[in-house]
Amino acid sequence: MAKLRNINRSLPMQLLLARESTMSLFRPMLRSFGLTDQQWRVLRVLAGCDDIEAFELSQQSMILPPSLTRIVKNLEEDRLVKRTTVSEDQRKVLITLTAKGNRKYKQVVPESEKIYRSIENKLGKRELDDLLKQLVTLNKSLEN
Amino acid sequence: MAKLRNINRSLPMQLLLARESTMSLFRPMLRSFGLTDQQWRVLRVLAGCDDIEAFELSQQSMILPPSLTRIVKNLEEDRLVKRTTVSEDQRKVLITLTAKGNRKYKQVVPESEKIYRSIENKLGKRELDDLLKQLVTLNKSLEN
DNA sequence: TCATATTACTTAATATATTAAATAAATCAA
DNA sequence: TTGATTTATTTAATATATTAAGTAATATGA
Repeated sequence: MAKLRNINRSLPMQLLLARESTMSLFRPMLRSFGLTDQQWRVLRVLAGCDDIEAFELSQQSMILPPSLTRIVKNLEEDRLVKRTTVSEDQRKVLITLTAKGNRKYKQVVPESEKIYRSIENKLGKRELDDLLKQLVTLNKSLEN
Repeated sequence: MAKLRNINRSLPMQLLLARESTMSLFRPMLRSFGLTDQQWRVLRVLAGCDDIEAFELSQQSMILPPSLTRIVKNLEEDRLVKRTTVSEDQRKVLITLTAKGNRKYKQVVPESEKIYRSIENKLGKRELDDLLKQLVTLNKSLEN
């Protein structure tokens, strides 16, 4: 009978475990700022540009459009982001960080970097860099 | 001002992207068998043992207990798994694969391995093995 | 120009994730 | 033994993921 590879040899499972091991270090910090993982992903993309179209934000934050619609709505209710429509193409929506959103972002950054450095210390800087390189290679190999 | 690392240098983001790139190759196949990602994780754990307690299944499938409750309920409605209580400790629940569940499992295995080999081909067997080793190392380094 | 197709986003429906609280059975301590 | 605690699982509430369908604005072609 055909047998399935062990979990230790399964790339999807090891990636899931790695993602979980890693995020579990950031999650308590993000929650202490009242942010979900996904809200933080959105804020960090927005902090890197003046404004951005919904589709582009979806790509960069790796959140599918239907989820993004609600996440942005919630962030808007919290006054962390603002939505405007583009007059040249009224189908499009531009999203920007508010001043409040920018303050929140600036509060989180140093805490996030602190955790990142602790990961570097646990794994070793060279190993971490190497792993990142291999992940980038994998992502390039698999992208359509 | 403190700046956040670029996404290309963010381990959590690269892991998320890698997990997505990888699962997107398996997902259509799993859906064609009427299975969600998580249902398949449960079936594959169950196929590796006679029966298993809910807590242990939760650990091995990397699904939190509240989610597992519903997933097992759905799988039970599809007659792919069976639940029984342990007489010595009536808090515990034992979950087992049904004959139907086992047939489904056996149908999926070769298709899954086929996709896995295509990933090996795209990335290279050596690179894939190396990446897996580094992920296992990361997971050990970060586990509490 | 006008019907058709495409694009950008939203809504809907179902499944899962996360956190907290609830429940019930088992264990422990006085 | 009984009241308090712990353990194993479930329920609840809110947030997100996934897929399909819907809507409105724009582009395209005869």
